[in-house]
Amino acid sequence: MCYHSSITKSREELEAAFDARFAEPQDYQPIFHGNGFTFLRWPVITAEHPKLIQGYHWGLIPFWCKSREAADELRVHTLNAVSETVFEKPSFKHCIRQKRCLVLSSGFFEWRTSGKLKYPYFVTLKSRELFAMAGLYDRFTDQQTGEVIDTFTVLTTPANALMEKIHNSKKRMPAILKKDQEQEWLLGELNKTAFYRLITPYDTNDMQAYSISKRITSRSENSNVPEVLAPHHYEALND
DNA sequence: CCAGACGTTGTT
DNA sequence: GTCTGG
DNA sequence: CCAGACGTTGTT
DNA sequence: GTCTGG
Repeated sequence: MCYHSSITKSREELEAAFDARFAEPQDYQPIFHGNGFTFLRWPVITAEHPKLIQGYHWGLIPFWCKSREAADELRVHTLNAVSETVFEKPSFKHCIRQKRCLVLSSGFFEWRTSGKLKYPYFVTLKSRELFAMAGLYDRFTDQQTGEVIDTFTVLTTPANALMEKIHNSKKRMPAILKKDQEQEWLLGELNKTAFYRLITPYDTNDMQAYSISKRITSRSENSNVPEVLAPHHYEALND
């Protein structure tokens, strides 16, 4: 799963890493911690505009939603999409052919359960480079108000060995694309076989994770600050 | 996902 | 829009 | 036929 | 314990 993510590189670094330009450069600010349940705007690259980095709302709302109320109920549950079942799910199946996207990130957050307590971890590539998670996107129009909402979801795969160590998320992890597979995900003609050749658990040896403080879920202090990413040791954890 | 509320009456 | 359950 | 759902995670 | 809100 992946409900909390981070993207801390500069606008220039993102544009260089993905060979694309921000549609609205003035809107981009690094996000140290973003909570998907706030449906915040996040940098993505869509199949429709592969040379643009755009801000889409996390939590996919299918085009067929009949009302804003129905959309608000559904989007809570579509922050992630189980890759093994997306070809069958009404919320996602129509996106697979033409509405795949790259969800840009420099790291994401998971919780490890130990005893009765949960401890947050920050997960990155060992290289600390930017990466792209495989996503799907859609556009919803509220027929009452005319409001248009562009949204996306992050595909998940079974956990690799590193993610299994973080108890709370041992079963699932976001689908991270290898750098040389990003363009095929975005623009390829993908049948089921080709789709699942790209959507696999990322190589454990190229990832790292460390525990961080609980600032990330503080309600009294802003969690979107650099300090949220600082390593934090817990006596209760043996690492 | 986690944090925080979870209740009533009456009203600066 | 499309599928399932009654 | 129509009505209603449409989704994810975890269970140390 | 369980639900709501972010």
